[in-house]
Amino acid sequence: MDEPRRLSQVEMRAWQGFLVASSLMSRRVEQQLKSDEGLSHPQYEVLVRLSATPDGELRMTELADAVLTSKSGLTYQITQLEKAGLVRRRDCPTDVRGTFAVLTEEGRRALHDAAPGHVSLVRELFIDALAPEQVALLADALETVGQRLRGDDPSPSGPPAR
Amino acid sequence: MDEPRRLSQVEMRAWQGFLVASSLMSRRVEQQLKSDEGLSHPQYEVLVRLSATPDGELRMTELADAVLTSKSGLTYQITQLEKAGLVRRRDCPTDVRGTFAVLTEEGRRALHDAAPGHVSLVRELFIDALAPEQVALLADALETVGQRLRGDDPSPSGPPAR
DNA sequence: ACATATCAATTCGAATTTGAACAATCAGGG
DNA sequence: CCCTGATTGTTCAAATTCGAATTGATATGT
Repeated sequence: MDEPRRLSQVEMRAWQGFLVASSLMSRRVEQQLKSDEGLSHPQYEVLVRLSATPDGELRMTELADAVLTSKSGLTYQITQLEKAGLVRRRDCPTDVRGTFAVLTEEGRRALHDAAPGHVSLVRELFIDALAPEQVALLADALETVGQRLRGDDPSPSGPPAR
Repeated sequence: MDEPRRLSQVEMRAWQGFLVASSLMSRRVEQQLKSDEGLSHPQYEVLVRLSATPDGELRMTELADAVLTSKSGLTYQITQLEKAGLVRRRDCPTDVRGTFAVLTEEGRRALHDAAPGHVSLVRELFIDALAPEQVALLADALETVGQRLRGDDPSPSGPPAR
């Protein structure tokens, strides 16, 4: 029916910029965390999420959702983190199927050690590259995009067509 | 020496938003291209880059740089695309070491077929989620970040410290 | 011409990711 | 109580990624 409109020049710049920034940023963060504390970015994210809860624990599925990975992907990462002693598994008392991932003391320390370098890098490459107003605008824009991507969106594609 | 400043609330929102948008967007695009035309996103990017040249060909290293992947990663993808008949390799006449990746007619058609759906998706999830001014601001901000990430940057981290 | 450093592309192994299939369990309605 | 359908986490195979090492070839300086 409708031929999709090509992207305008600005639109193209925005999209390309997004792809480039995503790609390069991701690699930089990955390298830094790895050489700094031996963590992958996904693993770092897991530790962050766990440490943000009162008990330092979260159900596998919740955690998978939080860090935007597949369930099988999380299973793998938790296994890795368990080997490293940064996280342990705990059976859920009320649901035999369930499993908690629990942050260990060592995990807390690893996160504590890794965080400063990580934050510095994010600052250096991302935040400090921009003027404060730009940061604010980015925050708004990217959150809006995120909402649409998540589906919690007031108007996924305009008012219902018919 | 210097304790890195924690991220402020906006800074956090911007960074988190960036991570979330990157992650979700990437998966959506991947799925769409795959189910639509059987291409991965990296493969699509390769085709785009090749089609943008006059002769539809590019040296392996140049192409790797253009699509922001490692040389070995590109070798792999070109092999895949060659199997699919969308690209072929051509030895460089002036440098025995060199190889060109050349877009085939079939490759051109595949790109032509895949492009509309891809553009629609990008529009739907990214561009159309935002007001035109937001798109323009995003373009500027992300390009700035990209420059810093690439290293072509007027002030990587302030004036030389000593 | 020659030694040395750089470069192009590939190969290799290790790590990681995803979706599908699976096994076990839970929840709700009749 | 029991049946059906959803949920939980894991396992598995396939695909992909990266970096280090490799093989040749090219460029540079003397």
